[in-house]
Amino acid sequence: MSGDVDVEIGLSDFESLVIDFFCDGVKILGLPKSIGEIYGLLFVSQGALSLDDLVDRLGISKGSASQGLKMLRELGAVRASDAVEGRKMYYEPDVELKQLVGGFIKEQVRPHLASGEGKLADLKKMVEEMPGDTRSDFYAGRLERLGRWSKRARVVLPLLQKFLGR
Amino acid sequence: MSGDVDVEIGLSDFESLVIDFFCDGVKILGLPKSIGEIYGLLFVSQGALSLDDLVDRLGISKGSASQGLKMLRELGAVRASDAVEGRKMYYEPDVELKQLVGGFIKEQVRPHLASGEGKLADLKKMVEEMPGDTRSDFYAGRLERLGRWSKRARVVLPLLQKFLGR
DNA sequence: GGAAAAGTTCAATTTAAAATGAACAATCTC
DNA sequence: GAGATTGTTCATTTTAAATTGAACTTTTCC
Repeated sequence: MSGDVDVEIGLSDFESLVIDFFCDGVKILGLPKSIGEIYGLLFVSQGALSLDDLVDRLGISKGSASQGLKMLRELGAVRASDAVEGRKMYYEPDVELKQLVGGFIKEQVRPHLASGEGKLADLKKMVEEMPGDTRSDFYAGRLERLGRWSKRARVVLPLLQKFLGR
Repeated sequence: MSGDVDVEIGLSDFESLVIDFFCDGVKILGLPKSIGEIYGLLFVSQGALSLDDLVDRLGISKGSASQGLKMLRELGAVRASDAVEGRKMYYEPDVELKQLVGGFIKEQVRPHLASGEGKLADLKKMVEEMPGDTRSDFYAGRLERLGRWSKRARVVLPLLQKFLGR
């Protein structure tokens, strides 16, 4: 189709700075820079963008854009807009902090927390199965402490979400 | 001096697993693995360890151990024990979650937050100086939102610390 | 049906971050 | 104060992670 709206190419100073802002942000969270670029451009754009828009304006590869969008959708930070031309999809950011934090916690934090709790259980078994080891009391104390940390995290995360939502 | 206490070499299965646990933990926080190894070994050791102990038992370089200890001290996660032999220092972990979280927030989170606020201020100036740009209203709205996020973070962090401390 | 367009996947490459280790500075010991 | 011991620094190397781009699948449109 040739009814294309004029697509700006390159980024204005303002857009670049906003994108920069988000690149810094995602770096703290341990996410790749491209995630920050994509979300940043969507955030600063009035209207949904297609994958090709992201590729053209950010100067990144189609692969990066596709993978980045995938992760952002999984995080719930980006959703497909209802504007669809044929097969072409358009994407827009979710700009509610509550959703963003919730998605991050659900996708990035909870899985690690869960695997940590699994390891903790293994460790507790190991200590129980230690013969009359002089260190086992010390070890048990340490593991108890780790258990408390983990519990604390499980309590704090929902509170955090609640606090950030409104 | 040859009054050395016998130093175990290598790591027991139990110790390795605890260290693993912490390596995972620091990875979420975006800190290098060696930080997790060092803190993990200190955490699982009954009694302070010297830099050379860390090098020998973890099999890491002196440089890594030195840098890692430095960062851990800055984070307030490790402190010098009062047991000092001559020039040799011994280190022990701070095992209070409150301290650990507080140190991380102070050293890793707040600086980023501060620089983010600086960038936000720049962006606001840019929008104000935009001529009769049609997008300036949209931009102003977006920046307002970012400002609210930043404010929310400034409120939540102290609460988080309070909640984790007891 | 077939050419064009859109999107995904993944092996290969690039890039950024962390670890190394050798040189150095500081401190202790005799 | 000479030699040994402890710890730091930083240029180089290594390692892990992110990005690329080409091959491929799916869908659309005539």
